[in-house]
Amino acid sequence: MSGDLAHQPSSGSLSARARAAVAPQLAYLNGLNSEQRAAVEATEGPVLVLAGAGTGKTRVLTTRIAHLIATGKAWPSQILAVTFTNKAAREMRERIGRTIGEVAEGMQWLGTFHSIGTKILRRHAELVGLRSDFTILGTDDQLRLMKQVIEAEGIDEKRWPARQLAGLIDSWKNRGLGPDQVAAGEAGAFANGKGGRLYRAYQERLKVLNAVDFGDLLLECLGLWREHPDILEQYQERFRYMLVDEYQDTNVAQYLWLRLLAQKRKNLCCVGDDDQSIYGWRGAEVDNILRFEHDFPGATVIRLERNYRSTGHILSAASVLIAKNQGRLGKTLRTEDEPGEKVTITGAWDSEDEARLIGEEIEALHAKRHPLSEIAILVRISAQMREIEDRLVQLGVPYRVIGGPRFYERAEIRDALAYLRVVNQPADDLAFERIVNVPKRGLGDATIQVLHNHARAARVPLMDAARFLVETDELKPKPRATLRDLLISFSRWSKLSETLSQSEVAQTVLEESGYTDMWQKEKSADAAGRLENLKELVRSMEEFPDLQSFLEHVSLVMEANESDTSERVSLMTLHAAKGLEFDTVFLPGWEEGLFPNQRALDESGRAGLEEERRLAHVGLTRARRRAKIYFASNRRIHGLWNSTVPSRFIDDLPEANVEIVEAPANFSYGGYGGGSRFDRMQPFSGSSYQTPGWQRAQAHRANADDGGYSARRSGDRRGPMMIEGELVAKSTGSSGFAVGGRVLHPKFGPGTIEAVDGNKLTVEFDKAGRKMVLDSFVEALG
DNA sequence: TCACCTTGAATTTTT
DNA sequence: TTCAAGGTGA
Repeated sequence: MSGDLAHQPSSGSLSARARAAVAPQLAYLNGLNSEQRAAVEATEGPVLVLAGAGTGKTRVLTTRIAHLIATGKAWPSQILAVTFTNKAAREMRERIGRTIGEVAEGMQWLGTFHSIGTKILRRHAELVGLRSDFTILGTDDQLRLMKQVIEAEGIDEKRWPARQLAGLIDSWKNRGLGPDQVAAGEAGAFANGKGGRLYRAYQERLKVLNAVDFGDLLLECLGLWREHPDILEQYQERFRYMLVDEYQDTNVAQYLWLRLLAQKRKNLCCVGDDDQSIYGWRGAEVDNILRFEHDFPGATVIRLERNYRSTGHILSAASVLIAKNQGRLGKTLRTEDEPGEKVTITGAWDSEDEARLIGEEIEALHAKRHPLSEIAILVRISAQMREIEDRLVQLGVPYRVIGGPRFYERAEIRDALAYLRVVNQPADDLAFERIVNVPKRGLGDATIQVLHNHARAARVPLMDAARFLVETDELKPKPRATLRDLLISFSRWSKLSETLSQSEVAQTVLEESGYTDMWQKEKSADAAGRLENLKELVRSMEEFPDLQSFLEHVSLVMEANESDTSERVSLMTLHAAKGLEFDTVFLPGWEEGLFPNQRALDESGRAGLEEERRLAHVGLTRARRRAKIYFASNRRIHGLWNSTVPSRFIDDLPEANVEIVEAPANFSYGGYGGGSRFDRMQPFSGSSYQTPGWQRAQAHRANADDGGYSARRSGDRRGPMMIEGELVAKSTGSSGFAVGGRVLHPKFGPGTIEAVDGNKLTVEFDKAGRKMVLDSFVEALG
């Protein structure tokens, strides 16, 4: 605990000074307010910390851990600290390290529910019918397996899709239910009563494959502990203190998992905020937090209500809004900060208009030196992003989309991993099947079917079936030869992995299998990005001692490198925004049907509405100084224009804290770049901005009439930066651009040419900095 | 086996 | 509208 001493709050209060004098070794407590401090010091027995948005939740959690260690109540290895995401776990580890020094290294039990579950399960795998090197299946493997199970039962997969079964099984596992515990009526709802049987068959297949899915990582622990109380006891003994982050997001399985572990010592501290529970739809039980005192009698409940993030108006608005919810424990956030700016509400004619207004507002803020990285646009559904992105592109405002598909969910990564899995573990049927014909090598459905039949009959893995079949003449000569080659390759690669490093093996496998070639030949816009991802994958492998541990890591915690701290506006869904904060937050789409979302209302009634309202609360509380709500009167839903009504959440806001903003007249002004030019091309754009239909007609016309500019514009809007690379190799010959010339780029705005290399220009953009772009994407400025 | 067409569906998403 | 998945014909 050296580093933080220098950091001590300069608080000169008497109590602080007295405290420091009495217990100088507890210096880390000094920066805490009284509730936070109480939460840190209440080490014994069950504790629920209700931590509102921006009240220093993470600080309490990390300080509490530091406190447990510093006071000698527990060794780092005796503390169990669980989070939901790897990111949260990583941040917590870093912060503990900063508070008390390297001791955080000893915290082997700080991680996500799933990573800790994996760790426990690997130790006792044989007791639940697995080997300790079991594979963790991703969503796509899961679906493939379920499809097989469904077909094996002779059920029409089109009538009863694997997706749906996956959803059901997932929800059962979320509730801690194994195949024998699902209520017959519920299980019977799928495939005319066969749901339960399919679930059981799926679990059996998993065991045969020595694999688990995400849900099993917890469920199998529960089973293990139930069957082997002695093992449960070992863990109960070990974990003297337990801490849980984001408790409102736990599902039933996680709750049971925690309860079993905490039964003995009862030193369980859960930190959460019922008002930020927004994952009910994927199994989170707000009830877990609402019932805490009931489930853990004698629990201490501590409320953190002092908010250190937002200004007064924003905080009151959010508080009044969330107070409309019935099912909550109740907290009142308060701040000592100034009232600041009121929350603004702006009505737009339609969603395009809304995007335009937001864009203008961002430009205005930017002109006043508001950093773009401190601006976020939070939407309810991803479909809203499209129009906003278009607008930002036109204005040349750099932005980044947060969320979206994870690195290891990408097809090329899963393919590459499948190759490595087979090298590592030839019996991995799901992986084998995934890549047997990727790239296309003529081993189609017919061949796979033969392999499957034989494998099933002989009860051997596909790889063994293949070995056998290439020696017979059951297969046609061509596939037979191809398959033999593939088998030879795999044995060669397996041998290589004994001598070469795992990244060298990966490199070799990807090249020799023709996988990289496949993407190199592919001409689609994202091929280059995929190759880049593959390179990244190989690069990241170097950090691991061997292939095995790399594969282990990747299935659970691999994520994309998000080290991009550049000056960009952030665009994301409200869900993705939880835990983040920005100076200025734009909240578009506050309309009935969209937000609250109709589907949530239809499916979950009042509970759904309340979760939507919590989402609104999360959105508002992301803002430090400015929250700007928008609604449009017309929005296109599935391609059809609908007129819409402002969200009821707008009416939930207190008048004293909001300001209704008159939308400026509907014509485009000022600005530079694509936006204004484009608008100027629309005749009568002021007065005729009346009907969506008219607008669509205009958009079509603009596209048709102005072959050059807007066609290029729409081509540009997909795939953010790929224009910079070599992938658009079509040379346009001599470019006619010269160093020093001024150009206009639809995304980056105006700039000055610094260098010309064939059709590639290096341009110093006025706002976006230096970029290399293709000449076909810019226009010369007079 | 691939290119093209029809069809249907279309919140939120971590591990 | 836009996407993906499945089906069809060459």
